[in-house]
Amino acid sequence: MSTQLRADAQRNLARVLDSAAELFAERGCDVSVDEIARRAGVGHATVFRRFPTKDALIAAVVSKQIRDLAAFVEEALVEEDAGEAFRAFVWHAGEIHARDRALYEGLPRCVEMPEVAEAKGELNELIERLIARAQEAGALRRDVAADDVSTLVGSAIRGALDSPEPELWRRYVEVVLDGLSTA
Amino acid sequence: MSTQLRADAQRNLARVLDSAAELFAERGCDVSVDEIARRAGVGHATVFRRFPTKDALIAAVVSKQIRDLAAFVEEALVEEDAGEAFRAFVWHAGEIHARDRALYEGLPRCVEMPEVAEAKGELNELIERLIARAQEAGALRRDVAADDVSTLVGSAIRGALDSPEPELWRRYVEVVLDGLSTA
DNA sequence: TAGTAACCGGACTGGCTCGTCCGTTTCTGG
DNA sequence: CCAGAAACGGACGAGCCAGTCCGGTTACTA
Repeated sequence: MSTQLRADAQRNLARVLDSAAELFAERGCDVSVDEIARRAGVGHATVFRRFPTKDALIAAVVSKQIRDLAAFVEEALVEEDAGEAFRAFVWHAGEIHARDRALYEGLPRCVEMPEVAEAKGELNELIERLIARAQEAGALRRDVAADDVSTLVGSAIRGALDSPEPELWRRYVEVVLDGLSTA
Repeated sequence: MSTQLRADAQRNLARVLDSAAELFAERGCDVSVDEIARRAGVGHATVFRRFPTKDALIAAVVSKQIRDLAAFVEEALVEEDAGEAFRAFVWHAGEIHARDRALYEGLPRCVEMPEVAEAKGELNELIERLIARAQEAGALRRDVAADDVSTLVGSAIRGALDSPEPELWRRYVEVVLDGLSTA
């Protein structure tokens, strides 16, 4: 493994990652690196020292969120009621998208980066298993895959968030879940 | 009314509008004014002479699309089968979003401009009537309004278009329509 | 405690964008 | 055909951004 970072550098790195995650969540991936550095209390050169490019920083934030989500799915997979497990996953993903723009905006921007591609691959595998179980239980249409669910839920929610009504996204998730359930 | 434009100016204005519509459709509203001007065969100062700001140009393109869509809804309103009329509208809007990014990206960017706000107001009124008829016919959930339908359909489709599969959006529209129909 | 490598951030570069200015060209009406 | 108004577009300004450089500072180690 690479050599240990100096203590101050470690602290700064953590602050940068936290600030980036916050700002990406609140205002999307278009916030400037300068602003992230400012919130972290460092110069923006310090950001570029740890992440060769802005996309690499986004990838770090996004891949962490993907791994967190994968952990959730892993738990959902041991639930007895497969249909309920699937719905719980969708609602959980919904909550994430509703309060955090990073995943939805950042993922398409850095799917190519190996770090993110790998995490997404693992997540997708888990989601596929969740889907297959729900389909076998007769609780889910047969013609949907992991990416379909992610895209439908993600974009429906992001669409809802431009509205003044803050909880509108829940109604949209209901509609999508209804559409996804077997007719 | 304002005085007539000179013949060459009229021609250039038309070329600018066409080029802008094409480029916004293909690559979204982030294409630069320079590029639009280049495709139109004019200098970019000519664009700014007709439209004080880039958003004003976007508004011109978007409001035209809205009026076209409103004309379609007006026709749909005289169909006998209210549920079928609603579904036809959704599919039509789907086709538009699937081959044109301008409306989805441009509308949120210039809803404030009176030109666009007015067109959108009229369109929404028509959609509300279409929705009300479908609801009375028992073909549509009671808890959706015009903006909900526009947002759900628009964002589901835009989400589908990042995928390699070009006709994926149709499956997503099916899911949303299923979710919107009465359970 | 002193030497050194790691780290820091202000200043800089280059590129892109929207929007303006002004000298030149082109249309048009008399 | 010609004068003047209208329109044109190249050049410019300002602002923002990602990414680099380098002289000064700070933390670890012996």
